[in-house]
Amino acid sequence: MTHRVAAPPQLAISTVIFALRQDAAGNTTLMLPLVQRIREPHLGDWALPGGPLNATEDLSDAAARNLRETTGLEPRYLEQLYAFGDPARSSNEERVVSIVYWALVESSEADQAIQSRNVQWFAADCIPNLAFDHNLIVEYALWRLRTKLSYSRVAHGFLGEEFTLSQLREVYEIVLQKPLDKANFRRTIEASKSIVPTGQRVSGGSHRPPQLYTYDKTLNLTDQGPLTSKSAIRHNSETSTK
Amino acid sequence: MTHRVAAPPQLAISTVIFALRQDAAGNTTLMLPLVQRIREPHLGDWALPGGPLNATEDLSDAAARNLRETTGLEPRYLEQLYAFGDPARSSNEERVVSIVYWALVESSEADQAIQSRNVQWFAADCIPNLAFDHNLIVEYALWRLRTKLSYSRVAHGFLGEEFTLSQLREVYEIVLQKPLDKANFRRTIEASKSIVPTGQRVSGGSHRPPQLYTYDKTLNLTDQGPLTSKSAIRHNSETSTK
DNA sequence: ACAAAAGTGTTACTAATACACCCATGC
DNA sequence: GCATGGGTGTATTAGTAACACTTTTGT
Repeated sequence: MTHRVAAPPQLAISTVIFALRQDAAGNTTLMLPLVQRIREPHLGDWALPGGPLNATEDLSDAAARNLRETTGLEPRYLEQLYAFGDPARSSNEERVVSIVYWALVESSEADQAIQSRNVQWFAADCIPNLAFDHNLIVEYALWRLRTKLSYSRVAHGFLGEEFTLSQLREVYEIVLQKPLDKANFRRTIEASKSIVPTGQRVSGGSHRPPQLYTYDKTLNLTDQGPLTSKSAIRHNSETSTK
Repeated sequence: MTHRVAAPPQLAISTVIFALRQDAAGNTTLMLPLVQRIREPHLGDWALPGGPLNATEDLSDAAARNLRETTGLEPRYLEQLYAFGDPARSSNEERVVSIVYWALVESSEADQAIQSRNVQWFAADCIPNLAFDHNLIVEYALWRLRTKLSYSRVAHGFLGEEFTLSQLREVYEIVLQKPLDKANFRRTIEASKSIVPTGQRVSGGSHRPPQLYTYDKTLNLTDQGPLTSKSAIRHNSETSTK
């Protein structure tokens, strides 16, 4: 009625990137990088990193490229979040449908992420007013991360190859924002059989040296999309019947 | 290297529609409607109902339109499934990114769905070779339906406003393809507090007349996307603290 | 009375939780 | 020794699952 949109909807890829980093007070916090918009609409506002999809590029590759271009890092976990296509989500005439991914990057590397005036990291629970519907997107990504952490094995996306159970538990505690019983945590994780002890220990702390663990790579992650989920299910049913 | 794709990726919406219907043998089965392709590529092959996104139309509206156009029905449950964008998924030159939804329609209505030579219903566990990557999509939709049934309240998407516990259990048994203990099923569903007895009973069967139930509409469905999920979480936390 | 499905009760097993306690190391 | 975090044991509780049993209808 008011005005018609003639052009076909445009397609863009955006990525919500999570990492555990030191905030201003020195506490390790769940943070994500945002970029400042350099043109209208929403000029000057913070927004999710993103851009158009290259002609021969897969959707997940475009998301990984977003990640690389804004942080200089490689994703340790990457999953499609949702496609946002409300006609009213962009305020101007041209309609944009965004396919959004969410990613985890290794905490130790995240500290060395490239810095620039256009890119800034924000604590996940302290996000400013963003461009478009990006606040909604970040909230949903946060919900998905927290939900998935409790039933899946995504946590190691924040960690390196080898880690102690305390480090793993710390990831859970920071993301879920609540303390966890260390005894029960150990048993729950061990019962899931997703980790394997390397046999090595970490000395140097003024306490009993902890064991190092790796994730069992023969088990796939659950529900990382339609392509991997099937093989994960097959693998599980095979092992359980045997 | 071999050939370049210059045009921007096109956007399409497809929908996996589930209903419980009588199959050829007279058994109630999980089925879905497919349409026969009337042009290249994959001319003559069966494919998911779908088409382009109208300029001013929301993504879910386009999916509901797919559903209406192929079955003449309204969705009782509709949720985004995934965005498929592999550059190689379409065999010809022009690239199509499909945002796929999945839907449930009421079983009683599904029997009266419009019939045509181009639309045919197939049992979910007996799907022919489909066009493009549609077999993968159907498999993923099936996985999502079965997974979601076990922790969510989607089952009533197959049923009318009022139903008996046996009818509800039958839905679970058909979709999950395994028998369920009626006593435990009753207790599990009652414990979830998602259903409310209407006080009415169904007479006529040569057995004790069962109670009729409705779904509690004050509780939202979980994770029907980023828009509803937030309100569902808020509602739950409010009721639990009180 | 009998069949058939509704609905209840009981028991065993398994997973989640809380918390007390012991272990190994650096200082 | 003692502080610190690593790691174990145990009792309680809540949820799952298996299955025997009683209830109410139509024929």
